[in-house]
Amino acid sequence: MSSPSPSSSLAQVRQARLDKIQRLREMGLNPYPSRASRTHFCADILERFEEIEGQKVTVAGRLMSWRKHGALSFGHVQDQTGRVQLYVRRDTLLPTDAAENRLGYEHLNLLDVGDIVEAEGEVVRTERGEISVKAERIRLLTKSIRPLPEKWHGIQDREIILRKRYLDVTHNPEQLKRYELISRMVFEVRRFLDARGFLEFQTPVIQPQYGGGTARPFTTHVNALDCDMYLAISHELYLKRLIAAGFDRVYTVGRYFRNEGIDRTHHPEFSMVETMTAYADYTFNMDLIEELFRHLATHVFGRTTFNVAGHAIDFGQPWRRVSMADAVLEATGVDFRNITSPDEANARLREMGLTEEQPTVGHAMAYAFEEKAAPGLIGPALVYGHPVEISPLAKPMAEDPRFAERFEIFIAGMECGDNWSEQNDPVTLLERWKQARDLAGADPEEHHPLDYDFIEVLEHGIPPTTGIGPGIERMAMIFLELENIDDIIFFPLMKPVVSPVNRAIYGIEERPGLPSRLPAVTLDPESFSQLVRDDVFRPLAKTILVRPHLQVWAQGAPRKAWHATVSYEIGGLLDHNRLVVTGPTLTAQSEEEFERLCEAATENGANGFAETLKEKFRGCRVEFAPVSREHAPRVAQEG
RNA sequence: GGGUCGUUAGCUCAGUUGGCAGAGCAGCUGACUCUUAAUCAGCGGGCCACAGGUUCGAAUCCUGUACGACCCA
Repeated sequence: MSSPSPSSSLAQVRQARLDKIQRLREMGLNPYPSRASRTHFCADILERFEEIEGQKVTVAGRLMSWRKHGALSFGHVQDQTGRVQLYVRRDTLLPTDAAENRLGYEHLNLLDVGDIVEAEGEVVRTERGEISVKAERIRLLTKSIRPLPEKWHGIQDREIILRKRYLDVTHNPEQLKRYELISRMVFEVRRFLDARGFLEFQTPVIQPQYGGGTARPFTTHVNALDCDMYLAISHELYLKRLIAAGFDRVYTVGRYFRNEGIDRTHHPEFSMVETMTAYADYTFNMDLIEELFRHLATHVFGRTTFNVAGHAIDFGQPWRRVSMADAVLEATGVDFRNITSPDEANARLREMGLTEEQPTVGHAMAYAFEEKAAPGLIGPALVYGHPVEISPLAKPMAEDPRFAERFEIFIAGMECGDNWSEQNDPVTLLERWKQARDLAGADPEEHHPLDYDFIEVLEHGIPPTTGIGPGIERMAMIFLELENIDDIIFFPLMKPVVSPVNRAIYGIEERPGLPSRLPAVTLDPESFSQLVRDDVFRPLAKTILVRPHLQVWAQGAPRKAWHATVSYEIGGLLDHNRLVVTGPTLTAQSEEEFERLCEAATENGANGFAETLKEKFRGCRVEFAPVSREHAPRVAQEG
């Protein structure tokens, strides 16, 4: 066998390591065994050194460094708890043994930094004073064939950190610790609620209506039911159904999906713990949320004061509780409780320098609060008693029905949660819902569709109920003192990419990409064929992909007519634009006829110019993608 | 949505006025019995993000595109 060529592009480094695997196999060793026999974690050995010095232990983990020094070698093994040094001597390491998958000293060059290894030996302190495992046996557990990032600087490129978090975390144990804390935080949320008699439930992520909040949903299609559905924007309405069923304290640690912007504090997919408590009002939740934060601070993070956006926030003290009217009075000197007309309220706003006209006294007070009082609430503070005009889903207060049984959490001037006594009067709720829909039109950020099934639940009756929904990531950002949600979410959402290096290594063929938001160049089939014959197009890839597309704009009822337009998207000829070739418009009187026409049009139409493509570009494959179909949005189902 | 910036070897980064593409780590070969960013000697490794343009000549200047970061709303 020829020695590996001395070179080091990634592909060549990888090949050198694959060659080592080959040599291991020839020696009868398994580069990917399944059995490991760790007895101690690294941190145990370091922390309990006095106790276990001289004992024989087995550690296992990733080999993070390797320093060969003639008949003596040193390295570090890293596991979930930390790193411990391996101290290896030629004269005391047992020789290679295939049955034990063991490597002797002369074969240690088959190991690489990054491999997963196991070492058995005595716990000692080296002459230089480092606590180490003096290895008698070294076993390879997993051969790594990709090099780790630079050992001193690690990964600096933010994009690679986010895309390959596992590499960043491998290099930075403090990052590993951070994600461990987030995991422990969720565990403690469960323990906290469990201790208070709450039961955890799984609620559906795929929902037929996107109720329980106002946000743009992700849409999906359930094939088995042939039905469009939505990913949960909230789990609230299902928790209330559980209350209707007779459970009095329920919660879910749920996944929430909102098809909206991504920024420092927002991510399309996130988690919340959402509770629902029967036979309690919003004051119960004011206590609950305060205790929850205090519990997490002390039990997970071991302290009560945290630096949030430059402010020292102490969760150990009782939180300030202030009515919104009092908060505004304090900040502006105006008591909106004494104001009776919108005109007067707007006059007061103008005196404060707030010029946006407000429709009601309640709106005016909320506006003044948001602009003048909220930024000063360093807190943590609980602001209660919102105007009913802006609280359609909350119950009005019995003692003053102008204000709702509702509170918001403020930490360092930021709103961190919204909670209320749930409106359980089905008639009132249905009215409010319809009003909101009429006001907002079709914007899902302003209202959500009517969920008659849920109204029916309320008609059967649910007890007085109240819930909280603190966000997992938001809480983690506060407790970990981080301002970027990407530092909390281990796998942030990013556009998929394939690096040129991986393309080469794995032999991934460059597929004609069809990103839909590129501007389109549209041609009729005759012009297109002519341009192909005139050598206007040059293929950019080995495959030219033809993707037939059906835009269905009428389907059956109410007029018993079927209409669709056919088009063909051609991938692999244009780089910065989509290339679209138009097709026929189909009209049919029955579903069977329509399906027949669709089939014929997508095949025959494509073949018309496909023949030209095949003739002209003989070196390329002309492939057909499955037909995609788009239905025009259904109009006015209701009313 | 707006602005600013980035993209050079697997990783971290240089690259002057537009003139042969550079280093460290990692890799390969060898030496070395207490190293820990080991050291020493030697050897390799590049679609300078992509596509155009200007130019005798472009990593460098111009335009566009992609991906990303930061700031603002």
